[in-house]
Amino acid sequence: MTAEANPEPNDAIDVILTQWRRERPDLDLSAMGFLGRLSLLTRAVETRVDDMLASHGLGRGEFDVLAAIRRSGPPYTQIPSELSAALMMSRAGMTSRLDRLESAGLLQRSLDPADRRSFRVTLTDQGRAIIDATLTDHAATLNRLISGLAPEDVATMTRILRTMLDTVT
Amino acid sequence: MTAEANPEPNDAIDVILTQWRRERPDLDLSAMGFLGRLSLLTRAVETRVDDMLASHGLGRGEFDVLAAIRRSGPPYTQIPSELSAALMMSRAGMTSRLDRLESAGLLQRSLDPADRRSFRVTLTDQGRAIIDATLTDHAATLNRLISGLAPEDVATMTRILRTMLDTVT
DNA sequence: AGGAAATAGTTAGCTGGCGTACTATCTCGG
DNA sequence: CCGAGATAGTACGCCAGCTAACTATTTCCT
Repeated sequence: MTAEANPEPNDAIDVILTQWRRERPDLDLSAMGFLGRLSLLTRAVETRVDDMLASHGLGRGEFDVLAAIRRSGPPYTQIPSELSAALMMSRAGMTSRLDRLESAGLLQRSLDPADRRSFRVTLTDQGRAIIDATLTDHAATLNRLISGLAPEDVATMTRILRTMLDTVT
Repeated sequence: MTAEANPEPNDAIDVILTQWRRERPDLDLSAMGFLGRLSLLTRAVETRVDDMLASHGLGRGEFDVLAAIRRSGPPYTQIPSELSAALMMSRAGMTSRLDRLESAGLLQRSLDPADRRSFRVTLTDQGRAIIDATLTDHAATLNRLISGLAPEDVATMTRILRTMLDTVT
């Protein structure tokens, strides 16, 4: 009596699962419904967040960089290679994000006295102001997205997601 | 007593939440941990799936197209604009996916007798063979990813995700 | 019937990632 | 103490998506 055994479609994923059951009855679809919905939901959340960020003039990539620097605390300084590792992206991609943010005046590169291969990246006052305002909006946006959920459901999801992340990563 | 109130970090998200609590104690972080883990997990799943698809010579975009045609059943024919709508992408992007798949010999474009603006897109035998083999692997890969979960957790997640998709979409 | 508006597909140009290759610098073992 | 190898950042070229603009065709309204 799994959820996937329900023969009547209620959403787009149910329709897809019904098709697969007809076309490929040999497949075990247990995970597909769950992970398909996970993927759809993440996509929907990202769309909402991107819209919110756009209203502050930021793309998600830029926001992630500013947020990572901001949450490191004063003096709001980080090193490019640490940022690229923290955000799970290539150093080349980080170079171009930093270029954009620097020419937008939201951060500054300066020499790293301890390592002449490297740089320090510091928020400007304007960058600090923008990320702080955006973060307020961001937290509110995320809270709105889960406002339809019972608090115990949020706790349950968090517990299961934590388990899965342990397993998968 | 929410999960986020736990003061000791256990994973990367906990570390981030701890930083935010110190730097921005005014923010309500209830949703951030939950949705952050959702995003990380989706990313991890997609990485695994992409690796599996690469071993069959497919990218995720191409796989999605072949799968959408395959699950429509015989005669394995769909129309580009329907595909782009079903996969939530631009028609221009679909044109280029179809170009790639057609020159790889996995599908064929033919004229739509009912509408001369449009085309029919049909799997070739080779395309059918490749998507069927890949799907078997895909279902197995997904099932492996959730194998660490208790069956009731899968059911719970599915229920909550369904609710959230209803709310958010 | 006929013209306005909608729709299907493509092309062109943009964007933000990626991997690779390169230079400069640091680290460490012998 | 010095040379091999690791590491930091960047430039370059590629790729897969997007939007906008365009042509051809269909649909719809009066």
